Amino acid sequence: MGWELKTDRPIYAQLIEQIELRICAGIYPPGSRIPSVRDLAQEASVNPNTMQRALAKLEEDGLLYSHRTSGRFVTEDTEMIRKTRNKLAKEQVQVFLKKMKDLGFEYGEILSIISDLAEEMME
Amino acid sequence: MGWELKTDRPIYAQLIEQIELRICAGIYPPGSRIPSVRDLAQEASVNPNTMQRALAKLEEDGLLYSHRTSGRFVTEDTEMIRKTRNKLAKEQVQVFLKKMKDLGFEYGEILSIISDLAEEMME
DNA sequence: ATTATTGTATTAGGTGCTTAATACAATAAT
DNA sequence: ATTATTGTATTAAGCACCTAATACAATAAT
Repeated sequence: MGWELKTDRPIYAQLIEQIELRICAGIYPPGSRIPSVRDLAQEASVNPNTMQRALAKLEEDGLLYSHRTSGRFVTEDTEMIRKTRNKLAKEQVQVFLKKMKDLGFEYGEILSIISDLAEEMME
Repeated sequence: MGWELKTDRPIYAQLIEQIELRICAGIYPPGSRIPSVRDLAQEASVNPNTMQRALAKLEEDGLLYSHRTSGRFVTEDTEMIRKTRNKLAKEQVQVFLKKMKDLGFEYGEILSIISDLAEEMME
């Protein structure tokens, strides 16, 4: 999963979401060290300041912590990660259902559209 | 459906989406006149320039057209509206499924979460 | 001890978005 | 004819975001 940054939203916000996602998906496992600010910034082709801003927010939330010179690490609190994952999933579903409802789709229609598109996407 | 504007994305982009949504949902019916730029701006509590920007984009797309002094109207092309609605729905589903997949959810799990939350949301 | 790497902080400049304040042009309403 | 309303355009200011260029502090590595 590469860094997918669009221009229609603040980059730092997108970085927060994508790093959060990597933690929840286990790409950055609990307790593991993540790359340095500068390395991550280069990976994502953004300014180190922008990456630092995103990391500081995740640290504030408790998903990351830093050791002054040895680097930054994912929390060992797997329960917090699990809750975060569930919270994100619930938000996704709610936003999705609201938009579909606003577009005038019924519950049954939504399920059939999903099943149509899910095959090509969920492998 | 009031104007729900968040601060994490450009306002004009959100206005485009919400007006598009109103057209697709039939709140602004085909051929009908929509409120003036100034009135819409006041409704949404935004600057007239910002509203104008959104309307200009929808006009460029063909969903709206304007008569110099009598106002702005929704296209009579119901086929275009139908296609737009389907395009938006497909996009929503794809974005949703991708995010859920990235979070590590299987197809079956997604369906069960939806059915859990759908009751309280869909009517 | 010295060096390199880490997180962190500061300053300056550029860009896009939004608002505010006008103004103009066209035409519907009176 | 005059007035009011419509879409449209212009200019200036403020703000948030992003980048660039540094610099500092702490400590792991040598």
